[in-house]
Amino acid sequence: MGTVTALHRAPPCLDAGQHVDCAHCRTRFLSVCSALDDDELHELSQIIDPRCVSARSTLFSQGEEAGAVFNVTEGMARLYKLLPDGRRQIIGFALPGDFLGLSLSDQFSFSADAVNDMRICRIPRSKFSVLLDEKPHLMKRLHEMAANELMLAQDQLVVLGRRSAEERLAVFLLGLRKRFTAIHHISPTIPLPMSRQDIADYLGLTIETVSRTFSKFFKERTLLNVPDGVRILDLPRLNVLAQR
Amino acid sequence: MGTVTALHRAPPCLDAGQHVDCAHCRTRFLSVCSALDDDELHELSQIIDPRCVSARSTLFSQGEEAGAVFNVTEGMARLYKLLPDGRRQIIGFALPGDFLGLSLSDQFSFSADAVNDMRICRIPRSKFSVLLDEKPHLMKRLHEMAANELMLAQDQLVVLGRRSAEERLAVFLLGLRKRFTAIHHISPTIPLPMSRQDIADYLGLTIETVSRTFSKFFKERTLLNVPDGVRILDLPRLNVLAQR
DNA sequence: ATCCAGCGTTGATGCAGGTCAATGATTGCT
DNA sequence: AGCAATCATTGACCTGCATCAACGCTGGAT
Repeated sequence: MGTVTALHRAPPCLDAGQHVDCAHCRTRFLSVCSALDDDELHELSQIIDPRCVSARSTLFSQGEEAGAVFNVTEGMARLYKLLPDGRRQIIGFALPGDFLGLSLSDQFSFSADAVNDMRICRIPRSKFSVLLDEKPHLMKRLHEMAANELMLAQDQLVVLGRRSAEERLAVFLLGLRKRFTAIHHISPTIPLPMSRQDIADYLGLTIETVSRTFSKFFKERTLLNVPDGVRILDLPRLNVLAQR
Repeated sequence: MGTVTALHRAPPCLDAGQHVDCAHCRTRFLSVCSALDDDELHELSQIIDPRCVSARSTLFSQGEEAGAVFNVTEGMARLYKLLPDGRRQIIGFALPGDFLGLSLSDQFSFSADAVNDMRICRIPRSKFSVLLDEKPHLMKRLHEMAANELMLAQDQLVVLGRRSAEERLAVFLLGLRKRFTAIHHISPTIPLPMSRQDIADYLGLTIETVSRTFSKFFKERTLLNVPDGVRILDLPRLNVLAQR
């Protein structure tokens, strides 16, 4: 029931990952981060930590000193909270272009690790704060992003509080599709790099219920099982299930 | 199961409420809003709509044009989202000092109405935006508040996704207690102005389960049933249930 | 004083999703 | 190729909470 076997104790923050050439990371950051305009991107890219990071494991843990802000440039991260008894709730997945740790509190309020091979830009908090104080428009942008995240979290409250397993999975798949098509071109196939356990912990279900619900969708030809993801066969059906 | 009988169609925003003398409202705003410092409060109080509002019903509805920002000065508001079939999820309760509609998007992403007799300050969005652009420190404060709300919402995701009915109620009561003691002095009695249905819709449960769980707490002497609220008899017990 | 509508409580029963367990499928290791 | 480890699927069974229903309490209307 949402327990996590290993990983509770994590190696110290970013030193867990391999540091790689930053030029690539900076370029990716510029091309991937659609939330900001060119000027804002340029300002930010000036203060990116040259030790960009290619990580396979833990990015940071809940309660840890928040020494930096991150931007995902490749791959996917899962953001989650753990209860003392091991129950896990995934509060979101971060895709290329997404910022992590924007809350400006001095400790991370959740943990983050890599779902697959990923790269992230690291922006030292000290420099970030200074830049924010100098550039009010960046502050405003930051607030817009936080407000957007808040809206997503509140939508997810409805999902976890009031929706059935079938509905939860439909909402999840359509939400993921929307985010992927914002990055890549439109496609009927949704990549699912995360495990069934991750999906279960995101949707407040068990791995068995997620698996059974997928099977149901496959059987009734709503979805098609393809390697590393699913293909949508009956979009209207998903939309009905997820309707708001 | 989280259905709401009436209230789906609401009278136009604030005109539903009775407009009252603003001097009182402004005074209350100044004394009640602990999130801001004196300078910030003064700046804001200059642009408060003189038509402050005493409301018993709907403040605003999801999807409505967001023409104003609000600050609760008295009473309590419930903030909620509805699914098309009537299922309701309450995403929060607003207490004196709390702002509503800070997201700066042009439409409200949730609905709000009064739990009991309440008063709110109304700050026109146009003036608010201008003030924000002039005063970066206010913008920063705003972002801090949004980030705090985001943290609360993410905590609530864990509650809805991974906790039992008993645990949910314990977390709810302790959270409410914490917020009340931040306003009033400390007290073992927690006022509960909202209905059992409201609590159920906040915790993703049914009214019957909430009632049964209260009864269990009363029977085992964890809580004492008092008029308009509950008294905590066994705080350690609640803390164990709510432990994070 | 009576009515009654709304709210809360409690009991009986049902079921969606959790738990437990067995079996494939996939991948990396030697 | 053979093996172990991890992940996904499926079946059998169980349970926590939902559903359905009855009833008591309270406060406002007449």
